[in-house]
Amino acid sequence: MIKELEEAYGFIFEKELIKEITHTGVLKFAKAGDTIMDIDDYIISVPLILEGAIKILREDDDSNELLLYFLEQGDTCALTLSCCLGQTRSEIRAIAEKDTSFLMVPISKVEEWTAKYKSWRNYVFESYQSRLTEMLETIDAIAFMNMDQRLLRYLHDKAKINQSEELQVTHQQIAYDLNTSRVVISRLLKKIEIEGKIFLHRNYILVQDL
Amino acid sequence: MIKELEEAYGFIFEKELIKEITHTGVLKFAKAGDTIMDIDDYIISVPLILEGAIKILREDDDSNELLLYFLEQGDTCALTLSCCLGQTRSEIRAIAEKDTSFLMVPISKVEEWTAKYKSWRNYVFESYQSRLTEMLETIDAIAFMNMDQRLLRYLHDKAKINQSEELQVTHQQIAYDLNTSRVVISRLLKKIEIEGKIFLHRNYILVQDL
DNA sequence: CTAATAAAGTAACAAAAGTTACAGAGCCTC
DNA sequence: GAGGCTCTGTAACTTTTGTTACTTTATTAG
Repeated sequence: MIKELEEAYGFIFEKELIKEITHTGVLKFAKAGDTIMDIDDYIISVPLILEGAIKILREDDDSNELLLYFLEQGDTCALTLSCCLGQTRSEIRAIAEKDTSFLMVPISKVEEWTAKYKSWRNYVFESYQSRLTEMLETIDAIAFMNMDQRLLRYLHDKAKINQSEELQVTHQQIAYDLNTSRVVISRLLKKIEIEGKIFLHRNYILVQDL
Repeated sequence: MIKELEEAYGFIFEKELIKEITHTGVLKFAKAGDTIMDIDDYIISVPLILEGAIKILREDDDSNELLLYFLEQGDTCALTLSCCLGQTRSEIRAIAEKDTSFLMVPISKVEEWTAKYKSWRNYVFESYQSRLTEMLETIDAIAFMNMDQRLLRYLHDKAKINQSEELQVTHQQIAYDLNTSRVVISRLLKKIEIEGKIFLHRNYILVQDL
């Protein structure tokens, strides 16, 4: 596990810290499409992604939802934390985008290590930073862009995170992620296909050049 | 300054920390409407609000803008930081909502104190938490709500932050904050007035019950 | 008081997005 | 290959939001 941890986390944590993480962290796996939940004794915890990718969604009371961002190797997500702590009913969902392995670490440790390890401190700060930036980019998208632009951005991000031009996704799933309706997505995808940027198939989309 | 600091920051920082803050921090003032900039030698710094309120806006390249949230007494804003550090051209703007006094503290100290003081560590974590939560609420608004609901939310928040039912604001300013056009806002405000929730006047709006 | 200016009201229209309804295409199972 | 299921295509229509253009009202400067 130490090797995976060092591989996933580009910069080197102090050896002692690595030991603490491997000692405290609980290794978990999720298959593509699985909802990731924060269960058992690690009720309030933070994931450290070792391999794979996770998508983070916002949900409202009427079960509308919106893709916020993806997490990949080396990332952690302060939001799961933020969301667990807050009493607000409003929810965040995490779904494995690919087969994913990750470590769950309890919040208490996150705080403790912040005092003890400079590398951890930097890491946590940078994570917060990244998440905030990604949230801002999501806000830019929904506030300033039309649906056609948002859709292109979505296809682009999805191709990147999956390192593949073949996106295994239905129009309905895209519609969920962008909080719109399937018909709207089909309409816009067709337009993009006519522009020669993608090829549409049943259950998958071939991305040409976006 | 120590008194203001302790007044503004409900929970008590360690005495030593208070000393450090008052020693390092630069006290600043902004009048309502002033743009707050991070100038002189504190190029990358974080504001601690002592009194008043500040609104934080997101701006895109075409000078569209969108209100993200308000900061008030006791708040700090990780975003100014996030924004300064990132090389992205995309901008955050901070404008004094009322006459405001605040302390500017350089980022280096923020990190340093995180290691030294538990109270500061908690404070910074909670701040990040709050900002993330507010960003999520903003996302909820623009992703899941129609403009009429967003407008009601805006009026509500604005009345609350200014502790007044008399909102000194023009339709055009609201339109800027919500990234829409003046005509749209006028139209919806009129509708809300007819419903008896507000009274419209030149340059101000009287909030009745929202 | 008058002219100039900024703010607000309103109509008419355009564009974007959401909705409903249905047809057809691909795929699986029996 | 018949029936059933999911996914996609598309038309027709509604709603929401954005745009343009012009009028009216309030406020200020001269």
